[in-house]
Amino acid sequence: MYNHKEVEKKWAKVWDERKEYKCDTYDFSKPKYYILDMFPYPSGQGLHVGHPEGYTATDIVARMKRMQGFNVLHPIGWDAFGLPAEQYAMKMNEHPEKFTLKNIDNFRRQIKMLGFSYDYDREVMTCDPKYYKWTQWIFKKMYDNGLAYVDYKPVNWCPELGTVLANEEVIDGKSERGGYPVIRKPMRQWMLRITSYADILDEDLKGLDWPQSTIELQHNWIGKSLGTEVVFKIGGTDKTFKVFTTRADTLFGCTYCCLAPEHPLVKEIVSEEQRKAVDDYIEVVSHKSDMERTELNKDKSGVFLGRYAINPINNRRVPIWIADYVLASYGSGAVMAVPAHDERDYAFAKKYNLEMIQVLEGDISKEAMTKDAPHINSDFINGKNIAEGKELVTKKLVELNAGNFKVNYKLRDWLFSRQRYWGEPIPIIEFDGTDKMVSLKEEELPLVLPELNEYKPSGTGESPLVHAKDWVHIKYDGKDATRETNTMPQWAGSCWYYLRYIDPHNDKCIADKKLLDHWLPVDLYIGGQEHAVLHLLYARFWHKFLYDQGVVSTKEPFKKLFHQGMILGENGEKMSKSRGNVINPDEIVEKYGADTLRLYEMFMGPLEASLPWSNSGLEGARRFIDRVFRMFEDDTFRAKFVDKNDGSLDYIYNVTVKKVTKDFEALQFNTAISQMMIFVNELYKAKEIYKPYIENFVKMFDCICPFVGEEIWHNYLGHEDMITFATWPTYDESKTALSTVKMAVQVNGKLRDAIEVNKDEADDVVKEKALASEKVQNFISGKTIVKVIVVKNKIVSVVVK
RNA sequence: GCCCAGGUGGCGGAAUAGGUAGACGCGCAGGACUUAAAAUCCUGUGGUAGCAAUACCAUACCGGUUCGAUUCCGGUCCCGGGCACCA
Repeated sequence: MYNHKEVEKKWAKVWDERKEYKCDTYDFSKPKYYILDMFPYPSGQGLHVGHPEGYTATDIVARMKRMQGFNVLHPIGWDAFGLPAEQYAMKMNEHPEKFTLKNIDNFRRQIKMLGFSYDYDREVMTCDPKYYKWTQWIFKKMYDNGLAYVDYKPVNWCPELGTVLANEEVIDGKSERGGYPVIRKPMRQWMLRITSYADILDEDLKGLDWPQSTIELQHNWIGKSLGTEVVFKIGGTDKTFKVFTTRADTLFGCTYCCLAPEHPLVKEIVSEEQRKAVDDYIEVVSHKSDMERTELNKDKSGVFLGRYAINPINNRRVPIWIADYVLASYGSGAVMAVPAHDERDYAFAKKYNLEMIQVLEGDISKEAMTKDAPHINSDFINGKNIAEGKELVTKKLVELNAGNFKVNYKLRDWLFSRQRYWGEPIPIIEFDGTDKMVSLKEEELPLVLPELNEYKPSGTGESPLVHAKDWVHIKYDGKDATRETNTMPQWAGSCWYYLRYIDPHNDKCIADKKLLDHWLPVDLYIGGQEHAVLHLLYARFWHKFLYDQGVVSTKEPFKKLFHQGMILGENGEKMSKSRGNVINPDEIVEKYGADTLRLYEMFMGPLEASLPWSNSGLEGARRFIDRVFRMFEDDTFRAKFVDKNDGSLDYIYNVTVKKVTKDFEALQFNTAISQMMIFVNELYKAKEIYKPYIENFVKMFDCICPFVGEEIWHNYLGHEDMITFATWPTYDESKTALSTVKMAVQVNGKLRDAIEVNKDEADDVVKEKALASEKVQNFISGKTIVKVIVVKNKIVSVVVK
């Protein structure tokens, strides 16, 4: 009987003491393989059963690659800055670091307990000054290159969390973390100019071996659109404004223009009669939170500015309105409205009884068109196709000096500052009484977080760091100066941690250039899909910046990406404390062993699928481990091992090696395990087992169940060396097929019989044999054979009339 | 509303350059071993009808292409994820 407690404890200790999985990154003699997990946020709850799913997958590949002769870099670390630690610190008035380090110890214990083959000498921790020195260094570089700037735009302010959130962190007007309401509020914030990388971030998605859905998500998030920027003159003034449109072909149908209420021209051009109405309207709109704006989605509103614009294509006078459905932050904050060809303009025009002109067939429902916009403008191209129309109009606009092709993005600059304590300080100093700012010099980094007596937010929206007066107010270059008190968001540290793993103790630079050149890009990156746009977009952005700076020499950080699915509770719902369906990995390991958990999670189904937990499935996994172990433990079974190959297992062995190798590579562990089970079933039936076959089986099995694997390797197969660098089995292709094949025989598409013939048998022979079958005869006698189709080694299809 | 990914036994899932649907596991049933039970080993297990041989039906639903469709095409329904006034 396999004693998991004893065996797992024993090998965990040996691996730890030997530093069994240490990677020499300077060894360039072997091909490299860099396999990365998304590092965990060390929460107070410890590991949940979802973590080991992705970690086991990478561990299997890492173990296989080592046996295949690769130099494998497989690290782990801790995403250690973050809100929960700060909230805990506030409540207990304890330093968040203390809490964080305690959690990390627990996570490390659990990860080691699960037998993951990480190089523990490469652990990084984002809250370590030795680490965040370089996070600050990258920020400084960005600032020095004009990519970081201060802005006072309205931001997503979450009163509950006492901080500002990035657009990506706001979901349905609520904070991503905690679900608290978020309102718009203008505040001084640090921004990163991710938009200047929008195009390349979009473009380079094409070459990535990533899940299609994630590429799609990022592509939509960046939201590139090609269109025309059209200049409208404002009647009675010498002013103009620009609108962005992807439908220049409908310009003849423009019957009014709309500016965003926040548009800077609004106050300048509003007519005296309309001034009061416009001011009142702006007042109302400015108090709306994002959530309210979203909820009021359908109900558009607006006010006439009392001014007219000139449509450059036909000099038509069209009224200018302001409306809440026009976003200040997209394009130029102004639109040309074509109610006949745009749903939103249509709804607005109907509400305020504005004119509609149809210039093309279609777009708005026919019923609405005939009722509300009956006339088709013959000025232009009735029914011309859109592409052609666009080109014609744009060309004409260029001639009139009133328009040009332009690209727009939905992507906004990244709101990078947080009013929190537990994050990287932003290494910027402002000279008092001026608005002059400087970044700290490289040798002044890291800028270490000061100790505080209290971690509560200041209430004014400023970071708790303002309480550290001595730290904030300093002399710099002999002048009175103030430190930036905002800190960086949690994403900062995770934007580049995969670089630090390559050379984690280097205090001269992020990592030795030689090593970066050799080890990048990451060959395989596995983690949850919830990071599809946030972390994965930000990390790509930083990587591209570092590429431009000559720090890294690949354009993309992660060559192949994969998302593991979620493990649901037994009831099929998401695991949560409130639902009472949480499975605790510590308990599973205690009762069934780490290998059982690993095997079960890999066998549940495809890695990317979200699947419900099943305790009986888990027991089945343990049963298989016992079944494997019994082959070695049982003396009568072990007596079947022989040194001479009688060939009886050649076929199943070679098929198994082939399938397992292929499936591991493709991350299809469920089918690889299934094949191993088939192999074991065959071994149970076998009279003799060629010893190298079972030895090679143990190597494959070891990747999934390393404790059992190592135990068998030493105690029953008598090896002195560890299994880690054993040689991965190869297979003989010629032995992966049998000499005879079973072929199905169909009559009129229905299966009637199966015949056994020699592999690659001549079609004539096969045909004859098929027709001779009694069962087939029952269905064809007395009928005319129209044709017989023979598909080699697969099927014979007889067509009769 | 738009974009993406899916819908296969009692359950998790296999199988798609179109070729014997249901591998493997779970569950269930039976047998061996045992005084007995557990564990283990072996066998069976999509549905309907039949003692059986066997026949018919079956991959969400409807239709198409084909000798042959879970796989390809068109339409419908349902579940999951993402976006949501982006002009």
